[in-house]
Amino acid sequence: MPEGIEIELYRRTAERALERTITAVAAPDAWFLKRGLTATVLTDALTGRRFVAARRRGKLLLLDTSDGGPVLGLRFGMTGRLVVDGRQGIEELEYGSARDLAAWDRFAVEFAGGGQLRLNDPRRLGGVELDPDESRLGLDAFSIRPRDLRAVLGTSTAPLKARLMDQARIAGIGNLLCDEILWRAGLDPARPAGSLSDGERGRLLRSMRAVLTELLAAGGSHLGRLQAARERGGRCPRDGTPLERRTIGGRTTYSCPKHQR
DNA sequence: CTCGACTCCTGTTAGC
DNA sequence: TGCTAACAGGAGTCGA
Repeated sequence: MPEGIEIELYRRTAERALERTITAVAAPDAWFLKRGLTATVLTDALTGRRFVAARRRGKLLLLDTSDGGPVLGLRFGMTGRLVVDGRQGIEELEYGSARDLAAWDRFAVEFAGGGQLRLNDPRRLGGVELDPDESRLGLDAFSIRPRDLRAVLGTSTAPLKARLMDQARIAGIGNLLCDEILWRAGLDPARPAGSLSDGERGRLLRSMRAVLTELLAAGGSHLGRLQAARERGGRCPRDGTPLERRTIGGRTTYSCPKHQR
């Protein structure tokens, strides 16, 4: 599903849409417009303007608009895809659909001279809003520093995994990335977040950076080493131990009971 | 403030 | 073959 890595790939795709005048807006799904936004307001806000910058904070894609216009915030939920001029941001989306039906287009803009940017989301868990409150998101996972991670974990007794997926504290890590990071770091997802030693926290940070860097280069959150074994009956790719399947932080969690402690 | 439980959405897949 | 039910998770809300 789209996590920080996928949204970063979407952001790069969105850069193709910069500095082109918006001539039309389509927002056929009112449910997809968040915080009271309507199709009329959205259309009036974007038509005639240009996107001038494509930013990302966690899983939120931010498109700045010209002439003092609002910031367009795009969320992709579990199955959302960004398509610019027919080119998809990513090749394959775990849990997504192989099909790309026009009926799943929840938001689209047309540009002068042809071409378009559209958000296609079969399961409708994404959303569109204007001037999203960026301060509600924590620091982006791609740029986190040792002292930031210490603050994120704090003295919390919540499960380590739940804390890492709390977007208000650290933004961009979803379920698959979190399992991969903790597997690589050799840390039990159920450990109280505040119980990590300095050494363990260092391992966690190195794992986070390595996983984000490598999977971004590879092109998807689902391309990690753990992923292939992330199913019922799967075995740890490192030591062959049957993986443990639990619900932690409300999400299906796979971990190795032998080397994740 | 913290944290877990619950709810929303619907395409895909496993199973009968 | 055709149907049903379980499953997936990002994000918001609510209550202890």
